[in-house]
Amino acid sequence: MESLMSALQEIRNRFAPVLAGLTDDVESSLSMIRSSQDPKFGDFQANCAMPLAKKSGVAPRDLAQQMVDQVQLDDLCETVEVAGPGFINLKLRTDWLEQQARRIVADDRLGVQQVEPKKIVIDYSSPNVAKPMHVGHLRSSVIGNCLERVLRFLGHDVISDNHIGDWGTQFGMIIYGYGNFVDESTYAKEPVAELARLYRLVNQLSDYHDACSKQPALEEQIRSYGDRITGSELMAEFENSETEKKKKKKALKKLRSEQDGLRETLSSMQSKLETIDSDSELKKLATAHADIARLARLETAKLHSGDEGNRALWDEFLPECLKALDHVYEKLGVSFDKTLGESFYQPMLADVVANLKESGLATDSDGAVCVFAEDNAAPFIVQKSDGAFTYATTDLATIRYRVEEFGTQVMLYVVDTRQSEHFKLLMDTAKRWGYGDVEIQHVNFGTVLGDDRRPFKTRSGDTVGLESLLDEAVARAYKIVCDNDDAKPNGPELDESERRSVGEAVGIGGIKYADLHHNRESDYVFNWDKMLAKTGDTAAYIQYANARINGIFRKGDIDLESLRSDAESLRLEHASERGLFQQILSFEDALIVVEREMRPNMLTQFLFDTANRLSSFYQDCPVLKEEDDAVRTSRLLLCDLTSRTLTQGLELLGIDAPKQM
RNA sequence: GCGCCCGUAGCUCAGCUGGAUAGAGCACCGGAUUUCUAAUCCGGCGGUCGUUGGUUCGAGUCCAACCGGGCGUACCA
Repeated sequence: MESLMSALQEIRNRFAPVLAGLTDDVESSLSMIRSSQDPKFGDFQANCAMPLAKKSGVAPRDLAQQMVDQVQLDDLCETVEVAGPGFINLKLRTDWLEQQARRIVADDRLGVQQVEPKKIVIDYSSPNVAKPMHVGHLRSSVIGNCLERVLRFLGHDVISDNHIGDWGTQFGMIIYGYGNFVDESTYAKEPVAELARLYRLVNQLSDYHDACSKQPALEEQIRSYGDRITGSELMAEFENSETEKKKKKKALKKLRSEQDGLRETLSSMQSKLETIDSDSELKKLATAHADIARLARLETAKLHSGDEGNRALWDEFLPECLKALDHVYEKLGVSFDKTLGESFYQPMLADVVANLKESGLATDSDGAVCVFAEDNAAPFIVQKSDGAFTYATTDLATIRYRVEEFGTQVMLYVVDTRQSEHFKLLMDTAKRWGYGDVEIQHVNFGTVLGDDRRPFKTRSGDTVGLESLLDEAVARAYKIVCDNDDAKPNGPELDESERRSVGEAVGIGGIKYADLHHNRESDYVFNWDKMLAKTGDTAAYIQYANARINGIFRKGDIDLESLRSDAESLRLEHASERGLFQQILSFEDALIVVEREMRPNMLTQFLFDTANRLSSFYQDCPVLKEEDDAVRTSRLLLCDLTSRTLTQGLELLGIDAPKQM
């Protein structure tokens, strides 16, 4: 029996033998077969005749015609035509589509084939524990989780790993805070909240002293920039050569922007100073703990060198910190197969450095142990001059562990694009260290911006806490759900607990969808109104489309099991029916592109298109009201397929699909 | 200074290894409803794809230069 596959895959399979006789690089020609962007050209188009013709010296249209004569498409396509300079336009036969549709009814994978499985580790989210998660962790968590789901659905053997920062300087701060400022009764009741408070307090006090000592120098620096700017202005003014003048103006602009940067730093310092100076309690603490930064670092160093007391505190704090993280992940609907953080790799680091040195990869430089890459000026520092290891060391240990322990073939890092250089060096070093067979990819992503196009911050300039962000999304969505339910023509349909659960699906779904539907490499502007809008390209629109279908089933009291056994009734007569099913049949194509490009937005686009087609179908084709039983059954089957596709697709995004809303 | 990224409609963004007349959402204008849930559908308005050259049968997509913006650049992770 023929295997079930998307129309595009099927067409490519038919073209493959023909192309094999024309070129060595069949793959690249096959990739030039795609769906038509304009329906008047049919359903699919093959664009490969033109480039092939150029190589062979044949007229493009003639070569296209030759391909059309050879390719076996009779059962698949209604028309196959050569058009324009040498395009081949294909229109699918409706009976073929119907046949596929009937088969997909019985396929729990909705026609998506399993791929050749690879062992993949996907590393995402990776927050520092003991610090509250903030909006910066959103993209990694959401994109990483989506890719994990898609890769697994396609058939890969996936391990998700949350590489938490559980061994860093923040623990020295907490330990210091615990020793000096802890409120025992709060700690007993709410350890996580108290630890977070201690972290913030120590951070605040240490920033205060830092600001105190650096402020005068910074002010001086800004003044000196001012002088240089004035000087440069004069120089530029009296410059005769146009090109020189331009250069000077450019340099001047750079000076100004650097000065602005310093001013910003200064004003943030000043506000930190003011916060403490204006609060006599804090001021007292600050005075009493003048050396706090150094002492906190000392606590970290003690922890790292095996101090028993600090180790005991770490053992006590960590489970609480993990609980706090889990709390956020639960709200977000994200979970991991492994949570192997920095502390897990800590015992292996000395050996990594020794090994790198032995193999001649790492050398001493200015007291630090570094690996230098040929085409990169900055080194990869695996051990600092004070003897401490860095995240570079940990990352190398992690690669070794993942390869040796899991047999990993592909390693994905879903991490901010600003760390590109680190990953470039990591990959380079790993390759030379003997891990050239592992495919390591930095799945980078852009920054979440506020309305001011600066990185998203609260009004007071703090980072936005992730948990409160999620709560706000749910609260806003809940209100929208209630308003909408109250406004229904036949009265409200949802009880309180349903409203809550729909609110959660729409709120969390909205936030995730807004993130996923952008190209991951772009920065994007965070906007509540857009992500929860009742109209447009949002999670709610897709969820709503699905809920309407389920409304039909509910109202018609449809038994889906027996409906599906009636698959032979499925027909695609109306253009909206045909269009809808053709869209469903391309689910596999969308997922393949998501995998190839690591881009979830190709899946959101697919789902938005699907929901759009469904809405058109819903408008054009009555289902329950249809009097002809056969047509009615056929449309119900199509509804069922659509709902399953939408639900599955949303699940791959990590978004719930309520049956009623 | 060096390196990386970006510039597409009034706004926010897509554009899938170059393909036919550049798309969507929002906003704006007009139409459809005694709803199989209007959180909907249909239509309209709107772009010299930063600029200039180049490669190509064909360029938003590739190359070069320039203009404008962002990020990163040795002991933070």
